[in-house]
Amino acid sequence: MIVDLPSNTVERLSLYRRKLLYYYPGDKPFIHSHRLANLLKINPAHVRRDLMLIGFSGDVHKGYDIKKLIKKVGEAIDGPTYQKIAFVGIGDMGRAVAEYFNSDHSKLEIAVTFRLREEPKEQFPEVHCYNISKMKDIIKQENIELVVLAVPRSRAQEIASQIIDTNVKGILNFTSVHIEAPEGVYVENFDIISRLEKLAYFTNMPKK
Amino acid sequence: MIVDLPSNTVERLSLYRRKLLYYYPGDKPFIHSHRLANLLKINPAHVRRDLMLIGFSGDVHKGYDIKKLIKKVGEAIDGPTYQKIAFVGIGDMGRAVAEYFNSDHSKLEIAVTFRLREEPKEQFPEVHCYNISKMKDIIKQENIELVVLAVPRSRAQEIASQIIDTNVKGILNFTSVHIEAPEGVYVENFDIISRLEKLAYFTNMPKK
DNA sequence: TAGATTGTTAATCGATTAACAATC
DNA sequence: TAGATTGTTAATCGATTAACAATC
Repeated sequence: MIVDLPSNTVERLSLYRRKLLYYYPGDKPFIHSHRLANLLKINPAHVRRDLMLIGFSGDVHKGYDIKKLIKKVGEAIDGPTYQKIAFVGIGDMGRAVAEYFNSDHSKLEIAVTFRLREEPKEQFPEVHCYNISKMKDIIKQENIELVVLAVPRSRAQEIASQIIDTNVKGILNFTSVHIEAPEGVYVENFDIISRLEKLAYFTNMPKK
Repeated sequence: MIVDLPSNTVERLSLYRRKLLYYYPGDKPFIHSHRLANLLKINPAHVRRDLMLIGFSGDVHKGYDIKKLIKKVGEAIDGPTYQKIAFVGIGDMGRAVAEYFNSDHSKLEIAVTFRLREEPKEQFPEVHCYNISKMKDIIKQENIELVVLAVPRSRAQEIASQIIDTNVKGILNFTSVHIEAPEGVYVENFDIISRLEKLAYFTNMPKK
């Protein structure tokens, strides 16, 4: 791992790797900065700068060796050991947000949901599903370190406390409840309500 | 609506309003900038600056009038008419991400999911649920303008095209597929995979 | 070689925060 | 009044992008 990379660089490195994994299955073995930048709709200088920060060099003519780059990104941002992730209540995210929007506070309204499958009881392949009452025990048993939390706000506080009370190290928080976490637990917040309000704001802007 | 507010300011205004709606139900009618800043874990100057941008004034002694502030935020960021939102495939978000992580590309593994209800067939109160095959027609019929898209990447492209082919004005994109949108359709991307990788990176950093 | 790309520094841009006069 | 807060400008900070020498 390379310490002290800027937060946005880490995020982009993850994107570079994924693009390359998906878009180059045995294809050309090299890629230029402008091509990679183009795939991500960012500036080529950005790509070069990010790769410089992780000490990865390309060939002036051929560009960057894709396989080596994928490997190098892993060495830069992946941790030394496997980490398990739990998803808590993602299915309830829409419901949680609906609680807010379908009130008279907002000019937005969640009117419809669509679902890909008829039988939502079907589970993920290779992923177990448990009732939330077993969450705390299983997080501990299974040594889960990262949690994606998306539950209605009425239950968020209580469930977050239970999570904090395990050995979890990071929480991606989709609820709009503030999570008070002890030293050593990283919380990243994504507030879907404010994002939707922001999105709506820009759809309402007069065309430039 | 106030035109040309910075994107981050719009997002924060949305957060101010929600905090005040939830935390001040008939309580004190005024709030100081440092108190509001504290609720959101931001800098008081930020609050004052944002409110200055929407032309909202407080009282030097009492602070800001909460009811008036909530109203003013609405005038600044809410659009002139109601806009409907559709959620597409949120229930499948975990599955979509699992596809990626539970492979050998990553050192992360989605090991467990938890679910709040036994009977996930239960629908949102007041929100209809349809099969995705009816999506395009219903988006048009119901005049839905905003879509939250969270489907497995294998279907993302095809479904996104269908959405673009309606009168939708904004998409909050949880898939990691790039959506090519025509002029006038705002796409905001949230890549959960790169966020999780970033989160993991920081959990693996040596303690400062 | 000529032309194109990398690696890296410096400039630019935008967002956050510090500072403080004005106010009551 | 004295002390605290607002409103606003200027300084700071960090991230993005432009520029270009070095390279092959």
